[in-house]
Amino acid sequence: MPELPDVETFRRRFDAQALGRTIANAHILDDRLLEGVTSRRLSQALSGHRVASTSRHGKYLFAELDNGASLVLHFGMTGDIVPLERGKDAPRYTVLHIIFDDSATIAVTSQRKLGRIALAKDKSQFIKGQNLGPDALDSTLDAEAFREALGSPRSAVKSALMDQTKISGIGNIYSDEILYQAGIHPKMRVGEIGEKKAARLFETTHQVLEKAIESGVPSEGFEEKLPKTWLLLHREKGAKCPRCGGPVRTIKTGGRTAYFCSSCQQA
DNA sequence: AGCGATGTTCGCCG
DNA sequence: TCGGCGAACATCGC
Repeated sequence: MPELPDVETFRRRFDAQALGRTIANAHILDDRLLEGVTSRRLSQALSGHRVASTSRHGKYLFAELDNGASLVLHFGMTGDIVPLERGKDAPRYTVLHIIFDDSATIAVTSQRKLGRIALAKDKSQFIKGQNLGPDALDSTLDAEAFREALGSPRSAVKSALMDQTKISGIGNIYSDEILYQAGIHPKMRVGEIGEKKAARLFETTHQVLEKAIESGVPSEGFEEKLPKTWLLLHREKGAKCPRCGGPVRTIKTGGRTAYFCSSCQQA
């Protein structure tokens, strides 16, 4: 699940549980996700420090500590943030268990172990180092800057949207949703998007990502909160397009399966 | 039992 | 040089 809206939900969950609290200790249960830091050093860096703030850039979640360093979390395809009461066992697939000095704990889970856990001395330095483009909801981006950021006119718009070095935070699910809502075919070239379409793409990106956040994806019951006209809950073979009733089709692009409606989304 | 999966990265090819 | 593709990574669920 973890694309921008999901990670934003995780951030809020993390925030509610951790903000202002001091970490008593941190258990690393699987060190395969660690990048550039040893289990011992991470545990040491976290323990005794207060969580001063949380933030998000694209699909990355940062928890900044009172010493300026940040715990960096990336969730791969299957990560989650699970708040727990003290004394409760961490759930299955927990890779990092953070215990605060009062009552709360947080489990970071990763079922398929494709995520990453890192420690950044400097958040913006880390973002630069990862070559990440601006966050998809970056308030300083306008429609023109957004299209500019998508880069080469020759690339397929879906691939461009999913390229984290261009715009950060959009993955397979939400690129499909955005293009569906904007009426743009996934393989349309960036260069073929006129000014009007570009404006629509930009606005739709905001609408879709913000609505998904507002619906609390991927928390319990989010499906009922999403608009019925979304493609998201119809990503299966034989599904009907919620807008025209036609068949939802799939194509392969960028190594991923794109779901789309060939009559609502013209090439 | 095999295949595909919400992500990222790398090597290959045109 | 760029973009697209397939594989690899690790693991699980259908």
